[in-house]
Amino acid sequence: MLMEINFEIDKPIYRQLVEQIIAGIARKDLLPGERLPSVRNMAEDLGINMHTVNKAYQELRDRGFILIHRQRGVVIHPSGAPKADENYIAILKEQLHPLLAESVARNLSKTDFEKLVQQIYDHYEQKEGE
Amino acid sequence: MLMEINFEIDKPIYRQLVEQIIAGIARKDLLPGERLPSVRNMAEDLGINMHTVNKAYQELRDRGFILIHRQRGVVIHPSGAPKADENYIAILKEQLHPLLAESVARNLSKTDFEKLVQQIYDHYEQKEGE
Amino acid sequence: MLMEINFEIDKPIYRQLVEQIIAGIARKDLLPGERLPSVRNMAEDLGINMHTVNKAYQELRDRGFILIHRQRGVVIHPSGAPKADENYIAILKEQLHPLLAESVARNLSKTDFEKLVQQIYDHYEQKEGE
Amino acid sequence: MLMEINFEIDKPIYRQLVEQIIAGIARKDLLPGERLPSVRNMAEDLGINMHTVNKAYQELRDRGFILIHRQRGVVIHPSGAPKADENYIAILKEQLHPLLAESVARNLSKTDFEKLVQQIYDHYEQKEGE
DNA sequence: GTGGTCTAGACCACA
DNA sequence: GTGGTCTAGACCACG
Repeated sequence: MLMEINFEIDKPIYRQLVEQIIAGIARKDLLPGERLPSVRNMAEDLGINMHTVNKAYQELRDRGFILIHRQRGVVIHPSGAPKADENYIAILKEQLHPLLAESVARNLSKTDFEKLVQQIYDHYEQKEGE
Repeated sequence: MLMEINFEIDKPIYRQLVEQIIAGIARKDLLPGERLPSVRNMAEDLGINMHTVNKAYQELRDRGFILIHRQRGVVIHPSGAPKADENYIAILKEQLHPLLAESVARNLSKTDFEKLVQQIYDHYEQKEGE
Repeated sequence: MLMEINFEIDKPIYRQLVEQIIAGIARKDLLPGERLPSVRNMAEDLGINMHTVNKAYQELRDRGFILIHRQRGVVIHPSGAPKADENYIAILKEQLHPLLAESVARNLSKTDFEKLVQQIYDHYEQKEGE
Repeated sequence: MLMEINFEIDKPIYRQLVEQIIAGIARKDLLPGERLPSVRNMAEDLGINMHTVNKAYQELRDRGFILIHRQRGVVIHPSGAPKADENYIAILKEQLHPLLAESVARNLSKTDFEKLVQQIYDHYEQKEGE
């Protein structure tokens, strides 16, 4: 799977990596049990430091998206991504709040907002019918 | 309007301030032309540094939410909040992407996601019928 | 509070630090809200690297023992240490298992084992009567 | 005796093996003089590397739990497991310290802790009355 | 001055 | 060859 880092924006590299791997899981480009490159390989591929990749992997492990075997490397969690529990919903709501507040302030209609959501959902679930 | 700063979360204080003022505009607690406390007063009220308030005000001005007059102080932009132009939509999409990716990965249905959106919209538009 | 690192044993430094801070909380040497040295100061005091201290602090934060403010530094969690929930009990049991297995194999009586537990409990709760 | 390796947790495989054999001795599933599979067989059964089994056996021999004869293979030490001498007690205390510290910090009562100990003791001494 | 991020390079345990 | 740990030193955001 192709990972792309944008060095211009101020989003931390390890954060971009975390998001892209989760996006890969969402798009089913990365399947349960599938292997990810070793920290060193991934770092070399992206032209970044090993530790930066490691930080991303650690976070993904802590959040239940991947497993890290000391020897066998890193794999997408075989039992699939963690489910959307109450805890996650609460965090998600907190993240949505400021986005929606600004949309309301700018007079973006709920319909238009939901169109956006629809578009992005489609982007991730494009393989649904396969 | 009551501002509340949470010093325990890691979101920067100036960021919390920006978001709360935009939320105030969305909820129509802050109306076009309404005066905001001076940098000095706001800082005192919240027990934070003047520079922090200033940073928040600068950002709100740059984004078109407020006007800063040397004499008349700080006011909510009289012509209302900026509209949701293409540029804003693009930024919004970028912010939504990682949130939706994780939701899809975690198998949260679009319906459930939209319920969340509905809830938050209601929270900001509660005064609609008044 | 005095922290002591043993460079001879193979227990990672950051791990020793985590344990000593938890021990400090148990002994009430570190009270809720109390400040810990900055990563740099702690590192200098112990003659170790900043990042090692940071790794310990991160873990303590993730486990709910401390709060990290970007500017105000690090404090023992004001609401006290997290409680012993089911999750913790499960982990504790898993950690006790091999210890008890070996004790049983070596014919250490349960009474003797409990004497040990008693001793150590006393060590941590010595201030109870104050 | 059934050995089970968990490849997903981060405890080294050889360590899991050591602990399971000691647990087997504690439960009297493995009796003094009883033969253990050869390094080669054990490795094959578990689908792990010979070196890993060897490392586990070496440690068990060094700690007095098994004997390794060139001819007769590997046997549980005929004179039974080593006793709980001062040296062992000291090590045990060191291992218990951090566990108890966290329990105290988390406000787990000594009674509750001892209930846990009781449960685990029972688990290993279940055959006592047979 | 505080923690957050990133880099570079090293040694070790595990398998 | 894999991740884990540690060091050294740098720049940045925040307040």
